[in-house]
Amino acid sequence: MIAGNCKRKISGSTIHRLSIYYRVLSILEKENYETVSSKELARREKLTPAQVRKDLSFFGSFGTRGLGYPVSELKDRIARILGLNKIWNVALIGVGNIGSALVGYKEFQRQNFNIKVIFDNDQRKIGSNHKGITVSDIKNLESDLKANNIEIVIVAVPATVAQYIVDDVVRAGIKGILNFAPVNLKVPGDVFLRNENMSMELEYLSFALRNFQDIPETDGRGIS
Amino acid sequence: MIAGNCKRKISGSTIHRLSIYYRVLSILEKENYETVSSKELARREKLTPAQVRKDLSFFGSFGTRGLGYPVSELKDRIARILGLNKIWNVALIGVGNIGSALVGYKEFQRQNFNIKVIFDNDQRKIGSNHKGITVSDIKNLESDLKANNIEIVIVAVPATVAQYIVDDVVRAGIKGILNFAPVNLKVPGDVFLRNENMSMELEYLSFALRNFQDIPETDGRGIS
DNA sequence: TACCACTTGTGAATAGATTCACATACTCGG
DNA sequence: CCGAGTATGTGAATCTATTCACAAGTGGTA
Repeated sequence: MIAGNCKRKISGSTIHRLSIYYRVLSILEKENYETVSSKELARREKLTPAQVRKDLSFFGSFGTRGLGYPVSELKDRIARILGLNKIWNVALIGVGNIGSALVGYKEFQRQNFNIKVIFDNDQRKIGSNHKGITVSDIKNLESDLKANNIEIVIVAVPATVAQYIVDDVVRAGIKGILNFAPVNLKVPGDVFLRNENMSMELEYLSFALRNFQDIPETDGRGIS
Repeated sequence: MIAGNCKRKISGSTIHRLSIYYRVLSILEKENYETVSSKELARREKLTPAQVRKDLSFFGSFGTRGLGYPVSELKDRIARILGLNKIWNVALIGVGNIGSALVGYKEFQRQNFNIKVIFDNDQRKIGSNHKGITVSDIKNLESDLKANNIEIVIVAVPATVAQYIVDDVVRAGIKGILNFAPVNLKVPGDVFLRNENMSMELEYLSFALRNFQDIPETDGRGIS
């Protein structure tokens, strides 16, 4: 739960759905749609029209009754709400499996997240080149973060060292951290931390398959 | 929301928290703790003790009043609930950026998710070796999935082709799919689909930073 | 202009998740 | 074996999120 200079508190789910709307609107824009109704928007993402309207209403009135929402304009509005109308300077720490993948992940670029610096502590990796970016020594973390005006840091280091790294990152004044290490990190209250735990969704599937497989027939909502 | 052969409907959040408890319990076990209280479990993951107890109570009574929960036993119970007490046969489709990273991601192994087969449609990749696994031709999808008793498929292909791939996967009888492509896939009601969208958490950070940065002082819950 | 078909925006109602609060039950030291 | 201390398990209360339902506004048509 989060709230800013807007009138209401906004839930995390609403923010995630804004991301989704943004993606769909980008597609609709490419397909040359001028307007789109909450009904159509909902249909495309398996949501309800009411939810779409409610989510948007937290931020203003973007639609026209009887007609729907103007695709391009709404897309731009959501971009501004999400902060995607600016380029974010991002640093990546850890050039292992995941780290290397993220450097080349085009979706980040597309959404204006620009990975400007990469750090590692492995001498063999420092100085090497990944997609045009030279790997820096983690020892220069603070100075390099500042020199590059980094605003968001992605942590892709082993779980065992993640907390130490994050402490340094926080000390360098960074307020936004995306953590890929499967560990619960401690950060001060004014730092935003999000976790990306790739096992967790597999575990969810495991749970679902384990509990539903071979269960004769339900209404799809379980036996209860 | 989901329910199986247990008595109540279980929310997705509860399942995700079970994953978290499992991780903490693994650590506690290594640290040779015999028992742990809901209070301590909560403290370690910034949850409330009541939430921990409520989550667990959906599945049974695992604790001892006055003492807490037996670490090893609870860990095993949760493993069984989540279905982590068996090895899952997993296939990966798409050996690009993300795909290659996932093949080498040790956390999956540790949680008993065993990537047995890898597919791609690129002739240059087919036949090549990734961490001991030979890349198969996507043309043999159905037969190779069956031959390897695959239960879960990870989709790491471009968004534009993801739906076609998933259609084939579903046709092959797979009931659990983890999708990394940033697109909303359609699957039949008896197939479990989870999405891992790595941009989404960055967008969340972007929103948070955009809306809070430089806002004088609040109680951390926003102005409203 | 008058009407119809359509869709938004939003209070009110409902459903769902979290937290509270306490009866219950166990441990441990003496 | 007792009493103090501790921690579970859970119904009730609260808080949050979603859905309903409809008044109000718009575009198109004649």
